[in-house]
Amino acid sequence: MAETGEEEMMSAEASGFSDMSDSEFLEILDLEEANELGASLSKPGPSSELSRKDDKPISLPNWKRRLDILSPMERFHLKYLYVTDLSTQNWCELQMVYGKELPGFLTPEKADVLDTGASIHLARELELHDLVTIPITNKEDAWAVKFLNILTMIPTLQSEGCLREFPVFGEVEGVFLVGVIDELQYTAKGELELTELKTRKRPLLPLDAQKKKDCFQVSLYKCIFDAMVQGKVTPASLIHHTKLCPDKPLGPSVQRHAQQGGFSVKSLGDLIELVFLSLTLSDLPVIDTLKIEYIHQETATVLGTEIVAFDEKEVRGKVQHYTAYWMGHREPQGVDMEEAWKCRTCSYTDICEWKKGGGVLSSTLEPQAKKAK
DNA sequence: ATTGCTTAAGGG
Repeated sequence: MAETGEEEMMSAEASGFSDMSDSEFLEILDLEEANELGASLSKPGPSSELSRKDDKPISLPNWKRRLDILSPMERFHLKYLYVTDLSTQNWCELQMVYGKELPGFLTPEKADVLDTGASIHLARELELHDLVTIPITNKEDAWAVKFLNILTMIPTLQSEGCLREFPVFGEVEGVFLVGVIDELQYTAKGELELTELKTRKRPLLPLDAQKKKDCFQVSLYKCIFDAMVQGKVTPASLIHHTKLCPDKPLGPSVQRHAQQGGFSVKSLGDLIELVFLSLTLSDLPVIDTLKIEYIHQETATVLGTEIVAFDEKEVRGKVQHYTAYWMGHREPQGVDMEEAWKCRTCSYTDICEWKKGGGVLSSTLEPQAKKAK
């Protein structure tokens, strides 16, 4: 009965992040080439890719802002991060960076495992509600759909006690984070419990490194969700970080769905205020229990369950460390030597400057070496 | 364009 909309049909011009790349470091150019050769899923940009290499450096004034003095947030044109950006960063920071530079650079095998995982998650979501496709054309519409989902989900959680794919967003230690909580439900004791489902290709228990990353991920969800229901995620903060235009008229399909849901909103700003009120006045508790369930993809056998001991200080400390990279206060790091086994399954192991340098970014040590490609 | 731009998570 509880119908939930889901956005689709993203902007058709989302393809081009093409400029800028000309003045990347040499190793980035190498990566781009590798991407062309490899079986990349991402379709190329509209026209000028790397070929448009200008020969007139002096005629490009904004190139004075060299990429290496831009923070990663600026370099990747990011206004906010995904929760999973930070949890991937917890696994290997450099892998996360390569992932941002070369999106969609995965082996077919790995992509397969991810697809299977995504399908299992989708199937579980569909157990609880239908999905409706709403055509959208801009980010205001995309966020409006997210907000409409929240507005219908909160009463559903309070009446039915269970919910899947709940969107969360908010500032944590200075960065704005966006994510989706797998599952929320009230326990018999009336406490709110978050469950994160992790599916696994092989029927083995996760390693400690895996658990650590997943615990961090769900801890982030709790930080953000709690802040939302405590009124700490204000409309002003949301608008400031996302740069949404609260007065931009909503698209016709979004307006239609808002009406169908019984929400009379004239603008995105109205919708944001409504979400804020709903979050803070619905008697939602903070999350009491954090749980991770590992199941085998093929057989759905439960491989293990983790109850996470939430340590707010520890989580915030980690976030501060990770954001130091994003703000450009420090260079990215690869894994410690004792975790070098992670490189074995990494898509970027062949090009990784950390691995080549044996624990330091070789680009910072030997800037000349790469010329001899 | 003297610019702006994002579905999050998916698993190891």
